[in-house]
Amino acid sequence: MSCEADTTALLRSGGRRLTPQRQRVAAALQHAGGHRTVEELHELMAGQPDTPMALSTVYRALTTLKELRLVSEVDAGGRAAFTWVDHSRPHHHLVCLGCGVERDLDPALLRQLGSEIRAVTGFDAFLDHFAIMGECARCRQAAAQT
Amino acid sequence: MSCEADTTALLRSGGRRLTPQRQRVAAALQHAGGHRTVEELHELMAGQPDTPMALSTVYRALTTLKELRLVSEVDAGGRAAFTWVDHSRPHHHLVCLGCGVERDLDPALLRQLGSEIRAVTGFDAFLDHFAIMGECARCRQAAAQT
DNA sequence: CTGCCCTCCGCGAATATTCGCAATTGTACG
DNA sequence: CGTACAATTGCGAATATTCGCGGAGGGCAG
Repeated sequence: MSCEADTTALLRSGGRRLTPQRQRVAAALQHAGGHRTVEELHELMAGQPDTPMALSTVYRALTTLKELRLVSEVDAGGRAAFTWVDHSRPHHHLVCLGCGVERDLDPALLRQLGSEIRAVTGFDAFLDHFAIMGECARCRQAAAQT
Repeated sequence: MSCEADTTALLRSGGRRLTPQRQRVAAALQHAGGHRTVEELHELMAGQPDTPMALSTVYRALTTLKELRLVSEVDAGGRAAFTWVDHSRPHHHLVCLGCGVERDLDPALLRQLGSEIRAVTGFDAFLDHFAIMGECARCRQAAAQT
């Protein structure tokens, strides 16, 4: 897969090293899919025949991967959760602060925003995977009746 | 100030109570200005003649205020920092992941995004105070040369 | 005004996350 | 292929943050 080559190249960039631990964390997250907590990933790898990994190493690997924008971090009720970012399929979430429901948002809207920001400020906004807080129509109506 | 009246009304909404602790946390954050860590706020109030406040209470008050969108939370290198949100002057930040520089963004761009999201999905996006991660022009050039 | 209910607070314990340090081990280079 | 250097890991300790519980106190019905 090309993604592996990309990952390798990215991990090597900026004086970083391609270590088995980072590869394993990356692989585990890709394989598991969805949102995974640090604990889940750690246990997942504890089941592997390789040398067990320290929990702090998982944290550090995820931090590194996040800096490279290979994973994104979201808040899952008190503990951190991570997702593998598929750059070939950017998507965004609208999260309702009222009921917690999540729905996807048309990527086109944010793509346009990204272009505008770039045009106005020269800033390259990272909008591959983005969560916007808000309130859904249902909760808004419920709140209005209060 | 009207902000106090607003705060009071907001805090009373949804069956919530206006407690001295919440008022003190809100006041401390408004007075201190800028980004403050929980620890800072706690010490700030420890210097007051009133009854000392438990640290966990500061956390909980800030959580409540955040739910009411009176404060916003940002990540200040491992520990959480909070800012008082001035709804009369919405503003947004572009944060460069490379050099850490922050610059403001024209609110009009996001206001438009908010309208579009609302039109398309019925979702009411909260975009009063928003941070977008990215890379500034300078860092992008530097990275390209690597 | 009085009583009841439900939200909050303080406290201490449980979790989650980060840090410091010495030992390892990728990588670049000769 | 062997060496040198700096990034990384493991481990345990230090921090940061959340939770659960019992007791108070605010606010509304009667």
